Amino acid sequence: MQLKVTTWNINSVRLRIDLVAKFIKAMRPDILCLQETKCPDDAFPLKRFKRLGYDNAALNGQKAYHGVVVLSRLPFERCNVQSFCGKTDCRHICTVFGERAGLRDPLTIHNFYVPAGGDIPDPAVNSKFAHKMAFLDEMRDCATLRPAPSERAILLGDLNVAPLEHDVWSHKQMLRVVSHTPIECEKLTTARIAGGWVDSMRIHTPEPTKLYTWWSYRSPDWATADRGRRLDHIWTSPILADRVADITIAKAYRGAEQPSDHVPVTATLEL
DNA sequence: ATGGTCGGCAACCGA
Repeated sequence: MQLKVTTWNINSVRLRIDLVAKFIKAMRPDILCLQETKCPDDAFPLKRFKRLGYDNAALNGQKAYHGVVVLSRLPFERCNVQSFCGKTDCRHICTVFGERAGLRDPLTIHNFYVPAGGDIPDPAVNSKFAHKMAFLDEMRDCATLRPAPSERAILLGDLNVAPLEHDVWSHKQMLRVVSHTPIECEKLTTARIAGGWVDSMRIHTPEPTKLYTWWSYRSPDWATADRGRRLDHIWTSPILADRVADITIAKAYRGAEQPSDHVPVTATLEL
């Protein structure tokens, strides 16, 4: 069977619900993972998603800030939320799909929203950067993020780091900019390797091809300047690595009216 | 080298 899984930092799901609906009708993902929903669970537009075919939802939202959700056409077996850095700031949710979804072998999906880290890349003077470093270290050390080699698992989301040279428009000019400093790139890559995860976007499109999923709101002519970053990622466990038939970065959604600054990334799996 | 823009929610914080 074919399974489409999308990750998208939507930057307010209520403001952009019509844009999400448009994307759903065009791409028809089976599982839609959103970040920065900025929506408490009791205010989440569940009815709208039900009408769009997503009867199943795992919510981890809060008022005004952060928030992650998994919406699915297929029922899941269970979901859980992990807290990082001793905070309850809604940056992770996990769903496990199995027999109810018609899967013989279970499939675990971790949806993450890693802290952005503020402007100054120095943990001594910027507590937001210190939080980001601690969060990445916890991801590295987290036992539940280390699937067995034979286990089917996906870790995706807005990881807020562009780890490779060609994940940014200018490696040299970005070296001191939060999201591409050497310590962040190293910590994200170390966390990925520690869990045995495969960077499926880069398997599909190796360097030196540029890959971006985010373009700043501060650039009025974002498309011409094209100074993007690859902040959103889809990692798979080793056994799923060669089951990714396609990766689509829907860049056109950055050009929508009232866009998110992130665009959807969709992996098509052959299970 | 600097400042540039968003969203939430009602003054700034976070990105």
